[in-house]
Amino acid sequence: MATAREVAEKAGVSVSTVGRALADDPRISAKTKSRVREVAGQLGYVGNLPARQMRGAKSNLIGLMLPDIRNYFYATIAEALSECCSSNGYQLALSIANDPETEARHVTELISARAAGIVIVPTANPKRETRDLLNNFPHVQLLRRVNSYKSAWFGINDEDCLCEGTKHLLNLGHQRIAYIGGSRDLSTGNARRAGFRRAFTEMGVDFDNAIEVFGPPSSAQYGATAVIDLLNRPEPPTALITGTIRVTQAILEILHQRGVSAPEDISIVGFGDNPEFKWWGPGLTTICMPIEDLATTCGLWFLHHIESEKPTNLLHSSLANASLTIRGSTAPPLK
Amino acid sequence: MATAREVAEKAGVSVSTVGRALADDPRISAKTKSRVREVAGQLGYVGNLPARQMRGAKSNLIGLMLPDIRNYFYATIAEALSECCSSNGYQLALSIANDPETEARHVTELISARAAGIVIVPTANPKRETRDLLNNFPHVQLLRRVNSYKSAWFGINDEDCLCEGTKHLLNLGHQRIAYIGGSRDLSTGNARRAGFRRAFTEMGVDFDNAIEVFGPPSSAQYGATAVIDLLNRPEPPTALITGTIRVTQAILEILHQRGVSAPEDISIVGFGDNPEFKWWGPGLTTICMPIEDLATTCGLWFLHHIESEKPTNLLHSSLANASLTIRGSTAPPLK
DNA sequence: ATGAAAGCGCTAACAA
DNA sequence: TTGTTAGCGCTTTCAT
Repeated sequence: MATAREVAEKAGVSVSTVGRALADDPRISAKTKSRVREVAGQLGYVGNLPARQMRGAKSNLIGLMLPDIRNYFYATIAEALSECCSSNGYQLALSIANDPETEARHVTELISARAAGIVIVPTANPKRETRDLLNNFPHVQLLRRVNSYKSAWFGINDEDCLCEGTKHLLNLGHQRIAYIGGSRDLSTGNARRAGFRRAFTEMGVDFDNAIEVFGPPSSAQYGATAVIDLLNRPEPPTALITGTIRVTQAILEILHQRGVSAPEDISIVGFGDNPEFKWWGPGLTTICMPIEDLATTCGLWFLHHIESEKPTNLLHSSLANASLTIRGSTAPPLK
Repeated sequence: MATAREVAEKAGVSVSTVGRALADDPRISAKTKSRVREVAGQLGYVGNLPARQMRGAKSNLIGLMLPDIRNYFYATIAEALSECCSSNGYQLALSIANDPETEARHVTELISARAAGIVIVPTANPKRETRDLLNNFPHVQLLRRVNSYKSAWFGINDEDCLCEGTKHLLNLGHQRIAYIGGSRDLSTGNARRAGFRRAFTEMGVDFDNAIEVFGPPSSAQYGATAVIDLLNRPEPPTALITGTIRVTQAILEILHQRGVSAPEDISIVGFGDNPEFKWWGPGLTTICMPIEDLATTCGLWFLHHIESEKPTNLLHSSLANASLTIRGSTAPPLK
C-alpha cells in the first residue's frame, strides 16, 4: 500500500505538504493540491487509519455484540444500527457471542482496536474481566441489562409485554396457561416471567393452574420439547404464551408438524413480530416490539455521547413499550 | 487508557520489558513477568492495536459487505463467517451497502483501517473507484460476481437452480409459467433468468407462454404488485417461480392476504429456504441453497490465503449446487 | 506556501 | 535478564 512519503516523493513535495493537500488545508496552493491528488490517485493511496489513530484520531469503529444474527429481531437491530453508524461516519464491527468466554475475547479485541465504543446485548453471566474492561470503556447496553455494568441501557418493557399478553388470554377465559420463556439468568427472561405472574395477580386469577417452563438463552429446542410434553398431559393447557422469539419459531414449527391447530386445540400468544407470524395458521397473536426505533434511539444517543466526549456510564435508561397484535390464534377456551 | 510506558513506570521496568513480559517472551524472568502482569491488570492495560499495526502487525478485521442483513439468507452468511473468523482469531466488520456510493465509502474505510481483507457481495453497478480499490486489496466475492473484480468468487449454481425448479413445473404439465426475479444487472439475476429459459429449451416447451418480470435488487415490492397483475389477467399463469428470497417472502404474504391458495389457484416454486417456508400454506416447494457451507468454505479459503500471504486475485471460482425440496405448493395444473 | 522535525505506542535489533 | 534506540505513517508545531 502506498504511503504519504511515496506520494510526496513522486509529486516532488514533502510529506507534510501531502498531508495538508489531501486534508484540503487552505495554506496549500491549488496547483500543488491538484498535483498531489493526482499522484495519490495514481498510486491508489488511502490514508493509514492506524497511523492517524496514533496521532489522536478516533476510530470510526462501533462494536456491536449480539447473541445471534440469524434471529430477525437482532438482524433488525444490526440493520438499524448500521444505518445509524453509516450516516454518522461510523462503521459497525459485528461480534456474535453466545457465551461469556467468546464475549470476553471479543470485547478485549474491540478495546484493543480502540474502537469508538461498544453496543452490547450482554450474555447471561458475563465474566468479571468483561465487566472491568467495559466499565472503563464507552459502551451501552441494549435489551438485556447487567447491573454490574455501569452504563446506560436501552430496552423494552418486558414485564408489561408479557403481562398484557397474559391478560389477553385471561380475559378470554383461559386459566390453564403455559408460559415457555427464556433463561431467568437474563434480565429479560426474569422480567417477562414477572409479567406473566403479575397478570394473574392483577386479574385475581389463581396461579395454581399456570405452568412455567424456562430454557437456556439462545436455544429453542427445549421449547418444542416442552410444548409436546404439555399437550400430552391428561389436562393440557388451553393456552400458551412464549417468552422469546426463538421459542415462538420452534413452537410454530412443531405445532404445524404435529397438526395441532390454533385456536381450536390451544390458544397461542407469540413473543416477537417476525413478518411470517402474520401467516402462520390463522395468524399469530403477537407481542410486537418497536425494535428498529429502539436500536436507532440507542445508536443516536450513544454516538452523540461519544462525539461530545460525554461519559456513557451515567445509568441512563430508556424503556420502549411493546404492543399486542391480536390475530386468529387466540380465542376463548372450549368449555 | 493506560499505555505500556505507564505500566513500565509503575512496575519499575523499561517499556520493552513490559512488551516482552506481556508477550510471554522466554527471556524475561518469571518474577518480572508476574509483576508486570499484575500492574498491567491493575491499570486495565490493553495493548494498542493501531500502534502494533504500525509495527507490522496485521489487523484482525475482516470486512463483510452485504446488501441486507435482515434477509435470513445474508444473516446466515454473516453468522457462518463470524464463526469462521472468530475461531481463527479474526473479527468481522459488517457493512451494509445497497448502493454503489455507500459501497465505495465502506470499502475505502475498511482499506483505510487496513483490514486484513474484505468479503463482498457486490452491488449491481459498482463504481470504478471501488473496483480500483479492491483490485489492490485482498478480497473475495460471495454470491454475486462482478467481472471487473480480479478476485476469487464463491457462489451457487444459479442457472441450474432455476432450471431445475422450472423443469419441475414443466414436468407437472405447466406451460404458462411466470418468473419473477431479481435485477438482470446482477450476475445472479442474469444466471437465474437464463436457467428459467434453459428449462423450456431442454424440455422442448414453447417459451411463448412464459412470462418474465424483473425488479431492482434488494427490493421486493414489485414482486407483490406483479403477482397481483398476473392473477388478474384473462389467462393467468398456472405456475409461478421466484428468483430472489425477498420476492418469495413478498409473494407469500400477498397471496395469503388475498386468499389465493396453492396449488389450487396457482403452483409455486420459491427461491430460498427460510425456515418458515415449510409451513406456508401446504408447504412451499423451494430451491434450497447450502448457504452456510458456502460461506464457511469461502471464509476458510480466504483466511488461509490471507495468512499465507497468497494472492487472492487468482480468479478461483467455486460453485455450490442447490437442490429442490418438493412440498405441497406445486401440483399439475387444472385442466 | 512549504519543509523539517517531533512524537503518538509499540516491537525488535542491538547493547550491555 | 534487561535496557536503549530506531522507526512504522501520520499530523502538527515551528521554522523558513
